[in-house]
Amino acid sequence: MSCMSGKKVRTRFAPSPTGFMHVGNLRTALYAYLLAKSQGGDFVLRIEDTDRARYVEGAVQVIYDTLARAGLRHDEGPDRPGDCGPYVQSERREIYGKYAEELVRKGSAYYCFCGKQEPAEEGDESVTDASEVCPCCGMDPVEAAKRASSGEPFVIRQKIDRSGVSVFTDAVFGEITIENKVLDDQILLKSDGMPTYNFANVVDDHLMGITHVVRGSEYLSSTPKYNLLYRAFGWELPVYVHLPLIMGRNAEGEISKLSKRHGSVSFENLLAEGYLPEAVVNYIALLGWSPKSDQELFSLEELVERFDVSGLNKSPAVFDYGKLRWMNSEYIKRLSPEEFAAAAHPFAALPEKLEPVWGKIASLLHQRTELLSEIPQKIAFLAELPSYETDLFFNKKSKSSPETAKAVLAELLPRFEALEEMAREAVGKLIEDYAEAHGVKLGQPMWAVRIALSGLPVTPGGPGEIMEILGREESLKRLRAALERL
RNA sequence: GUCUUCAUCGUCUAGAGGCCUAGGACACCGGGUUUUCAUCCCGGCAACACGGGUUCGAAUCCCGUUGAAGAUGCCA
Repeated sequence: MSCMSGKKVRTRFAPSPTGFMHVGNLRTALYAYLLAKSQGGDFVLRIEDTDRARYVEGAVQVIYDTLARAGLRHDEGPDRPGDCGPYVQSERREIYGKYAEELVRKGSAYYCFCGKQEPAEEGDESVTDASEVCPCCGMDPVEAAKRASSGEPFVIRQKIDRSGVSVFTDAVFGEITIENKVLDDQILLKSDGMPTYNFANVVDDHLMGITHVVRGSEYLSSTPKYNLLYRAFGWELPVYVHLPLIMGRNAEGEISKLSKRHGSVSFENLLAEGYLPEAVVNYIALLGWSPKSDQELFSLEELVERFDVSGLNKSPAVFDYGKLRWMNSEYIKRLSPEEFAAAAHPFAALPEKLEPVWGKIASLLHQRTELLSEIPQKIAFLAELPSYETDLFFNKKSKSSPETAKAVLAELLPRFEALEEMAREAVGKLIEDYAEAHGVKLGQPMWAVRIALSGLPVTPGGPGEIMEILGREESLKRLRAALERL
């Protein structure tokens, strides 16, 4: 029997340690967490490492780190002992063997000695026909057991009755009907004694008292086979919550599935690109689930409060970096100045001479940063003036051109030189005076000075702020150089 | 190929027969504020895949077509 009893909701997240966390998997974890927590239930972490060929060193730590950074605290797991351990499948080997044999005794599984099937050729469309039953299925159980115990390699397959139909209800997709004739005698126990996902999942979910199975919709069509297993054991079925897939866009702009095998969109990847973990969590929460209101920004606590299975969508969702980016900027803007400076600093790649003015730079950056990784390119001009074409002095809106810029710089340079300190206010005043005296838009002198100082059309902060950071000497040097070129 | 599923603006979505001349958000375009660019604010563009039903009435229900995705592994 299950080690947990009672009606408490229990969900689990069961990733395999591959070394990175695909956002699709993280979203599955999120929903499992939200479902449990919204019901006051438990969220369990289980490591599915039954494929020894795919074992990656340190991968379990990646999973812990990801869940911690995403704020998804599990109640039980390898690192948080509970009553249903061990929580690592490779440590549960004997358990699966025992249950597989029980199934053989009950006539719902059998030993198979056919050996490994060679993988089909690339492009070969012929697929194994489920109606073709393995010849070992009819073997005398006594003889089969004898051969198995004599050391002959074997696997244990599920014995499926191909007659009739299987019907089950999914919390998202509703009633699903599948003809049993398309079901195959899937392998439950591999020749190395490890269980397959298909078997380990059922056994563990039952043993760990999982009430709601939350997973991707790719498992929809194999769910009848799991149900047959539950029934063979006489176990109660869990509530199924299948999630729509997350799709991606390739370089050609075509939409295809965001494959978890290609792993291009991993959580750690996104963080390295300068997305905040809270923003990523918020974004993926809305990829396939709707709060049914116009609110889009949610803290994890709010999500727990608002989460409901009825908001889950059936159709696949395309992962959109543009929207993530916007959401990230919203989260960045909500950071305190201190938090922003701290979060942005590792990304800034600041040259030593600018280190003392980082606070000033950060305050300019704060409200105009969407991605932390873009900071270096935004502030590179402070360390070194980039080369630029004088065409940059053209600007339609402020009616600027190289000629107007020349006039501006020629007149303002001596006045800037007269300043003892390049304070924002003082610089601004001189520029304003120029605009007023010449009856031009303020943008005109602003534009000219900005370009001369930075070589860029868009900068964090205006001329006054830039000169303050650059200092008197460097500012004047750049302005003189620009004037000379004009 | 077979099986299963899905189908509203470019994208994420609201919509559970009349409240829909289909709402919100991102992106895009335009305007305004701002000591300039950006931020911010305001406005605009833009969708019910198609064809049949059912109904007084369909984005919403049914059937078909088309399209898309998943499964069909000693991977999970």
